Amino acid sequence: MRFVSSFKRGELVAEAGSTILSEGTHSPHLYTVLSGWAFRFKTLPDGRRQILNYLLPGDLLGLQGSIMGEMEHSVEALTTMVLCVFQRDKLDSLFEGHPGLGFDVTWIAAQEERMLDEHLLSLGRRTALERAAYLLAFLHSRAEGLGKISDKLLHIPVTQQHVADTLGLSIVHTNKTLRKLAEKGLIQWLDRSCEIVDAEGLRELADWEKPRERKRPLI
Amino acid sequence: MRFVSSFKRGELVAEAGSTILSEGTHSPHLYTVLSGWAFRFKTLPDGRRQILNYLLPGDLLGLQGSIMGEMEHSVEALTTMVLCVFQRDKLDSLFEGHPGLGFDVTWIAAQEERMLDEHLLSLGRRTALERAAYLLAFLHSRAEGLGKISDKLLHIPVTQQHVADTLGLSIVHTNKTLRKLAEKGLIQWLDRSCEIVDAEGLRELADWEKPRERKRPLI
DNA sequence: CGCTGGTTTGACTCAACTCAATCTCTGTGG
DNA sequence: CCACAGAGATTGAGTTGAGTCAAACCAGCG
Repeated sequence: MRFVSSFKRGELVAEAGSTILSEGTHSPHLYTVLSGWAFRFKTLPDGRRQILNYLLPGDLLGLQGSIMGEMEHSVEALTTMVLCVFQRDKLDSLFEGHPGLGFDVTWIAAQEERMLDEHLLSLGRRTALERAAYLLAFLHSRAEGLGKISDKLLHIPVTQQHVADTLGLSIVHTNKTLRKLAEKGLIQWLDRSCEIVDAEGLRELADWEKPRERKRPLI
Repeated sequence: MRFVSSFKRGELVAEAGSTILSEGTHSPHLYTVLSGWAFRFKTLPDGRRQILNYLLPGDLLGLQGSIMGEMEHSVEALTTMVLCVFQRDKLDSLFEGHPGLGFDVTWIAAQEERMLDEHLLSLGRRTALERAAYLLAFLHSRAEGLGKISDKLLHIPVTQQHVADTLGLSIVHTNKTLRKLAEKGLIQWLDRSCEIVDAEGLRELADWEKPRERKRPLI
């Protein structure tokens, strides 16, 4: 991890299930995920929830709040997490003093945009089964990119409610859809987590290609 | 518009309907929209298309390609457009030499991310009628932010096929949905364009709040 | 031992899709 | 000047994917 002397730094540990940032809030911080899983989401006034994306080690958290003042989404931890804390008001001085890091922040933002584009394609144009396959393949691919997998199977720490809120489906239908994936031998559902059995099979079903590995900047 | 001496510059005029960037392509350019409307989209191998977002004056186009090498989506013009052309390989030197501009690029990227978040919420959790209302209110709000509206009504230059591909619906159902909005007196459908009659009513129906106006950097 | 949160299942309903025609422009060639 | 072709918009009929409701199941835990 690079050292940025002009930043005040600290670490934050968040429990699974805890809310790290809330929509409508002005957080003075910007975070980098050091370990653990989380997700970003928005809710409609009547309570309908949509998960926007997942956060894994290396991801930035709270950039929007830093740039636009107010958070437009919330973030909740799926597992225990360790975060690296930055002062958000120092962001422009980072661009001044460390243009390379400024570029890296933009790189990460562009990366996030690419993921959101794929999620949109999925929500808009894939069937429920394809969507589920895509989501799990996507999460598998992200974890793989972090070297978290090695030879053993990946366990994704989500409930079916999380999957439903990501795919834009009801829990009941999500359950039936995941069951189909399990029957095809692609996944196995465990107690509040999903084991990826055949990532390649999921990708094929969703007609999705794993993105090429890119050098990820470490901030 | 700010002048950036270290960049080679030029202007590009694109016809309505022309493809400006293609998925899978390596474009040597990065653009800024000076005038006109366009949209970004992705397609599944079997042809299903999803529109990701719309581009209006002030938006960046091709940042992903600049940062990640290959375009992951395509861009097509809805009207005649004028674009300002930059050399993409100069991007990191921009961060070096003009940190303020580097920050602005990140600002624009964060803004785009915010819009995609809202689209995701819409696709995942809103009904067809709410989705259509949201989309039109959103486009109205964007045009309004550019001062394009004044006292007269806004005409959005899209076909029902575009709306369908944005909302993730079939054309037939999109047609029936737009008809309902017209019957409520919120819009009027014209020849390949939509006139916004009651933007506030659309926002209410979608339960969506217009984002606060933010100072937009001009690159 | 009885909660509670998460998962499963079945029955019924409804929103959205497909198929198939029709209609209306607009531009074009004879 | 008219006929025809093609793109976009409409409409109706029948089908189906996904939602709702409701009940049951299951494991961990105070």
